[in-house]
Amino acid sequence: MSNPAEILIIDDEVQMRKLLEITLQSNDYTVSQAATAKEGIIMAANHPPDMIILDLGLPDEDGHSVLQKLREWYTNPVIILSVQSNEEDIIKALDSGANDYLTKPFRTGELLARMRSALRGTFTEENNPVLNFNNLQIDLSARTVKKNNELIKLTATEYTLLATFAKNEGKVLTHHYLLREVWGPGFINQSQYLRVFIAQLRKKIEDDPNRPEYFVTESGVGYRFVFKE
Amino acid sequence: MSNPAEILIIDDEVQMRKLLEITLQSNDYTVSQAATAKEGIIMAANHPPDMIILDLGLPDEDGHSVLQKLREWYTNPVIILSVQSNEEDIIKALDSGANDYLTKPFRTGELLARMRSALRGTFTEENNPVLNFNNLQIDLSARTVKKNNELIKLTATEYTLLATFAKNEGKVLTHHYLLREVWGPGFINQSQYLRVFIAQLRKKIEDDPNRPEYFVTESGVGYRFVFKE
DNA sequence: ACATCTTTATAAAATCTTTATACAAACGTT
DNA sequence: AACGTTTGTATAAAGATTTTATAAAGATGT
Repeated sequence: MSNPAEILIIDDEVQMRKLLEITLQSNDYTVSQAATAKEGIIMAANHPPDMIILDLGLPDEDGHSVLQKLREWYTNPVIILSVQSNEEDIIKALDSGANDYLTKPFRTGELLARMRSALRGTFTEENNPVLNFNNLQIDLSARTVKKNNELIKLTATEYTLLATFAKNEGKVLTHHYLLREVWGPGFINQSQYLRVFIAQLRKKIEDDPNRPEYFVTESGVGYRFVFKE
Repeated sequence: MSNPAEILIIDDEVQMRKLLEITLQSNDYTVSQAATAKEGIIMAANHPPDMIILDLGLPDEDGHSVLQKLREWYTNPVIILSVQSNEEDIIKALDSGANDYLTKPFRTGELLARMRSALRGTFTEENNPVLNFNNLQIDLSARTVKKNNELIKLTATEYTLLATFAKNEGKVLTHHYLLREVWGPGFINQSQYLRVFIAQLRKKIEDDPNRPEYFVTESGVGYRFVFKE
């Protein structure tokens, strides 16, 4: 799985920006760049990235002040790069809300590892996957299902079955496959289970359970989960 | 305001443990100590601390292996201390789930700042001191709970359980997860504990304990903490 | 030693899964 | 088209599991 995280680099040195750009892009990050504090703050505000890498030594404004301004509203990780290695600067930056602090020159492998560590905690798409099907929302991390923003109460088995469908939207899932995924390999002949639970899901989720639109029967084969545009 | 965070130090050197103990205690942390990997893992499991400071060079077991074992269940921050400053070790530790990595000798001020930074993310501390759910207020730094502005007396376990719920509002928390977070990984099969303590929390917090609105049962799975707007 | 809290135990209630039955629709064969 | 066979739907009772309520026993801390 690729890493779609967007990183904003705020650094005045061209070579440093170029180095970071190449390093990050080759690790599947999407990179945007700013050369001044002013530009960086505007870019962050216009399109908040998943992480900011901030050079403390900018020409137009003190780095600590930039960090403080960002932290008034920006909640994703900020990693500081600085030529300063004195303790005072480090403490000040970390206490102003920086997630990490690396001194230049740094090792790119370490930077990448520290980035992964900082991103790990945040709620990027892969950490908090919500599946959306027009008026149906399935939050896999909260294990909840909403229809028209109303919570739908599903039993454990119903939820597992629905999640299996949602992860394979559009595909025909055979009886055998569904029984194996939801109940386990010893149940592949209990197609009656499937009928009962499909009926229950339809009752809870379909607008008109007698005219199913989400759970389509593929006669003799299995079922398919679809959603019209 | 004091800082009630509990820190577990795992380090074999007596002087280092002593130094950390004094430094942390004078910054209002509660400190517990282990001299070996084995002891440290047991202590963490019996009473999960808010943060673990782990020396990578333990006598009885490789530090990376200790980290990996901890990370199988331990979700709070782990900061690594090590004499090794080679990139390979740093990357390996960070990718195994460490939140930060400092090389010995380190500056205590920087360590403290990095600890604050790491604890900041796990909003158990002063930054998010009060969680509000309509008429329910949970003050994480004071460890107090108010309902309609009246203090509710909770035992240590009840409080930890409620705090775990409050930090994950809306999410279904499985029996295993709750037992691990509140009691420790050795208790994941004691679902009876959970039932008893859920009942106690309901008695103390719900308007009508027989018709729970905050603590919703997800039968066969776990519980969910909700509050309607 | 006392009060408080946690753990263990038990019966009753609630919920969920499985099984059973009746009927409808689809399919292939003649 | 008529027939029998397979596959699917609807419904609900039986069975199993999970959860609640309650309280006694055990542990802990002051």
